[in-house]
Amino acid sequence: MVTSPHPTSDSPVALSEVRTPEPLLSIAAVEQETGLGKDTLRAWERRYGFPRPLRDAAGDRCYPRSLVDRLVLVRRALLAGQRPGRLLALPEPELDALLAQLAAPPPAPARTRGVFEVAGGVAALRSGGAEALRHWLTLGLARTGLATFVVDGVAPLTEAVGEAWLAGSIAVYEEHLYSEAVQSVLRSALVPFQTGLEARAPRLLLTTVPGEAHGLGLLMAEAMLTLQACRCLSLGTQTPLADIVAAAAAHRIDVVALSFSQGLPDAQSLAALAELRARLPASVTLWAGGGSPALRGLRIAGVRVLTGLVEVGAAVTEWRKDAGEPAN
Amino acid sequence: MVTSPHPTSDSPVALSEVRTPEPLLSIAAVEQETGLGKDTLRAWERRYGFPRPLRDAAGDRCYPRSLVDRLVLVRRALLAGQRPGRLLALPEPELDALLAQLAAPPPAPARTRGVFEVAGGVAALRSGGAEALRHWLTLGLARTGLATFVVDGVAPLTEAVGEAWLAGSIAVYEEHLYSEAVQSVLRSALVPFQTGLEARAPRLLLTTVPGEAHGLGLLMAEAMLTLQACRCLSLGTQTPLADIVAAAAAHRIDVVALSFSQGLPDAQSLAALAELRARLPASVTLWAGGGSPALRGLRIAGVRVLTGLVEVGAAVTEWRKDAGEPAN
DNA sequence: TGACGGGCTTGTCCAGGACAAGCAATGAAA
DNA sequence: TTTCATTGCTTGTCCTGGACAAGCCCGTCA
Repeated sequence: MVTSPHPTSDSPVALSEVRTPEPLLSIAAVEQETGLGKDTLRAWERRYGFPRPLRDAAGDRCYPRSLVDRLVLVRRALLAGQRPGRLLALPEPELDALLAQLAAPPPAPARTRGVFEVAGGVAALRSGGAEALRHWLTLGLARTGLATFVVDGVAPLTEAVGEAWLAGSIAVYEEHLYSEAVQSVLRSALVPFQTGLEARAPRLLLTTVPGEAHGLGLLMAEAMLTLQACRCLSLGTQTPLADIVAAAAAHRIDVVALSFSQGLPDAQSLAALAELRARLPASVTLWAGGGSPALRGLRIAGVRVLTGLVEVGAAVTEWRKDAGEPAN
Repeated sequence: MVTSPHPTSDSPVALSEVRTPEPLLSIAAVEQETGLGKDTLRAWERRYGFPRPLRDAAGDRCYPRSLVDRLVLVRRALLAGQRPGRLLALPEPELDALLAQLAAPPPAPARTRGVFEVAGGVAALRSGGAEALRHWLTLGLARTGLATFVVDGVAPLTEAVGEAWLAGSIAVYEEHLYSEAVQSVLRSALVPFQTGLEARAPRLLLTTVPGEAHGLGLLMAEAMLTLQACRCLSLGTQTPLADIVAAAAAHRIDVVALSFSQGLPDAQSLAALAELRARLPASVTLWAGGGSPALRGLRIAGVRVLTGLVEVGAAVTEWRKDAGEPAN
């Protein structure tokens, strides 16, 4: 708490220097902002000499903002397939050059799905912001109906937005904006259906496991399921496994549906899925969907993998058929 | 990958033993499910001998499910004001007795705010689940209008739900359910206002800092602001600071509004607030609201603390007055 | 061409130590 | 007796340096 020597008040120091003494972040803050674990950050520093943060009086690491910004780019490069050894061993100037190149937005490939021009959605997001995007979404919904809107509009657009972020042509905040807009439109569209379901409609519980923060897939699934006259109980993202089990019991759930995005480490997805399967009674069906590579070709007894949103319809039909006979 | 000796297929082993070999969680999984950091878990084990997990072949900690469940209760006891030294030094039987007592739901205190009987909302959540709660909310909204609904209905109910969770009378999944129901109702209520705003309406950006996962406060604020004819850009929760700054610049934001819940450590809230203030141009106003104790009596130049949702109206009025004269 | 195996890469875990901020309990002053 | 300051303990988080297993790369062999 020792104050550093105070500049005399009459010295002509630039205001910006006085007011922003280059904010320094602790390693915990860097972990939160970059998504890179503390252990990983320390291991990189030990092995590659990058990142090399400052140290405070207590010897703790202090990351300048500029370094954190570069780390964000490094993380994106890794997610895009680069390997740490190649990237981080580079001398800093070359690394910076590579990252700068990465930050330059290459044009996104055009893509069309049915009547939807996905590029139009991305363009609306980038130029007009939230309102233009909401308008684009609302129009699409009105034009094609909910099911087609979700399958051919929202789903590919979500994928395109994710790719655009990876490619650097979209800022993180624009992805947040996108998520909010989709939630606004989809949730409103679902309200009319959320009442007056018949008593023997299948009861589904939708959520994601701890660590999986992406919830749009869940919302899309909820839309498809609601159209199939299912009773959906959505818990949002990151429900602890114990609570998924508790909720399934308390609400006499028939099917627990989980969403796994690409970001989640495969081992984590599989462990969670296996444990849930073990802890849920056999009478509860388990569905897993989403873009996670861990699901591709997965065969766990009692877990059904949904390879796409369109498969939801078939799955519900099958479940109804199966449940028709052995139901007590 | 060495397989353990396989039991002969004819041995009469109980099915439950074969199918559920007591799932074991890694320390990382425990961190995610309990919210207790890896370092904290190891320090407790070293100092108090609790929790004492198993070890796998590699010497890594393996937490049985039962232990994780107890850790969740411990965490709740800590949040309720208990001190680790007292709690964890106890021999296990006593600890379990104390935790069991904690898990017993004491009756929640009744509370009324205006025409709202908050207890009714909690009761709807506990007995009827999502549908009953949604019904309760929809009725309230229709009866009193959006502003009163938010201030006297949703806000105190959210607080009550949080307290009920702390007291153990509500499960985590019920809190998730509550959050979903409120989002559904509030987001739908906002849709009609999200278009056709005049050009000189103040532009606000709403979000939370990394680490702050609670978004209901944000949604309530958005409702109040929308009623004040403000143009709200909500980014959802946990936007990296760099992206808040970028979004503010890109959308010519007038006011950045942040929500801080009770859970967030004070130091983290203050650091984030200070850094944001330093990085945003002076022309952008910064508002901070929410239940965090860190905000009580806080005085940072250029940061306005909103002590409650009702203060939003006054803040907007003042901002309009201030902006009227020096605006260019 | 395609399958296999050795070796390197890399994220995550471990132990044990250190420290600073916060809380509690003591003692001094009003 | 009450109030305030000081001291000492508590406790979360950070440190270093080492270890290891899963996964990827690449060369070899069929």
